[in-house]
Amino acid sequence: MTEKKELILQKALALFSEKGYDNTPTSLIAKQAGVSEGLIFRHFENKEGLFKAILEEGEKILESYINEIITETNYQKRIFLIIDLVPTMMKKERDFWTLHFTLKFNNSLYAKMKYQQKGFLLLFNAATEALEKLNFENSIQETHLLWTLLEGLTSQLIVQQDHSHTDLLIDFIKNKYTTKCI
Amino acid sequence: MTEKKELILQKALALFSEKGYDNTPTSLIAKQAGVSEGLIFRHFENKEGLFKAILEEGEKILESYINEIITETNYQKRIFLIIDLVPTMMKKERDFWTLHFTLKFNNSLYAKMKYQQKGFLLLFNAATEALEKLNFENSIQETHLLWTLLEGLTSQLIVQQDHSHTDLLIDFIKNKYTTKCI
DNA sequence: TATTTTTGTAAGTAATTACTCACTTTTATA
DNA sequence: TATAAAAGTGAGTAATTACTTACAAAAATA
Repeated sequence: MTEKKELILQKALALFSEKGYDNTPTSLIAKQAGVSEGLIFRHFENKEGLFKAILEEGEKILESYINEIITETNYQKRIFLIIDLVPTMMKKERDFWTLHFTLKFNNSLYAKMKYQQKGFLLLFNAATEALEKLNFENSIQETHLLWTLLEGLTSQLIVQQDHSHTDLLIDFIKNKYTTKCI
Repeated sequence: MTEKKELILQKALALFSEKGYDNTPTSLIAKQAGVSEGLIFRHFENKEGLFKAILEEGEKILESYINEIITETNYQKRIFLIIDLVPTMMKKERDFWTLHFTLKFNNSLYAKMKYQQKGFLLLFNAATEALEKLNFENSIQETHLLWTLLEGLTSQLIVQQDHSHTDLLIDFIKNKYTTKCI
């Protein structure tokens, strides 16, 4: 991977997550990366190819997070890791996580790339197992609830710049999953 | 309001919610509405004007829902009405609600229109009041939690076409807010 | 009825877009 | 060192876009 190729990927990720895929011209990506526009197409064939390359990089990072979670055998800790996944990703991989989330609402783009949700299925099952072992009744339904909560949390963290309110909320949620009263 | 103007609004709303604002050319709106493209600009001045007109219509409907909720004096019923707001809007005003939600992630568009959140503030306070009266500890934090849940629910309902799983989840949530164990 | 206003159209236009191509420079390899 | 391959450029191009304008039909009003 050359330096310029890396720069294209970086700037494209930032722009796609900030302005959206459709609203980001390749000319702007090239400008911000300090390269000629043609180089984008030399390296990634077309705009969609650049987009896919970005997602593939992000998915690797996401997979490592997921692996860490599902191999955690202390079920209480595992649930906490799952709850922390969203704020952690939003702190360390904000652009990718934002892109990953908003992508869901872009039908044409989402359909094109058969986005692999294998990792999330593993995570879901790991959560269900943990909640069951922690003696939660109706663990599947509880996992759905937790998922919904984390999806809402992601949405809020994308829009808000100030995380202080959501940090409080995360502690509040964790506390509920400790007292087994969610 | 002429028949053709109404048609433009209808088709534009459907297209904006399905494909997104940026991904919907005015030429396509005109084609689907069966009018000349110029008519859009005669009636709404520009594309953004059309967009604003659509949102204003939707907000009126939303306001009536909110009014119904905040005037409900039975606090248990009020909470149920709030929980039902999302699935109700997704059934009856799907396109508007989808647009309203996904709009949050389009910075440039969202900033342009200083979207009035006065209604939602009223709703939030009404929810806090209800939870407090229903003897929930830390009612503000609980309202934040409920908000996050409803935001996640919206996100899921937009993506999923099948509502059966979320219908179950809504009952599950209602039950939790009945037994006071959320 | 005569006239003004509103509604509507069709054919433009300038700007932007993703992408190409002919070419040069750099790097790797024989 | 000679040669091939890869990296990089910059000026194009065809298509699409939001929007304009000159004009016609319909509706409202005097």
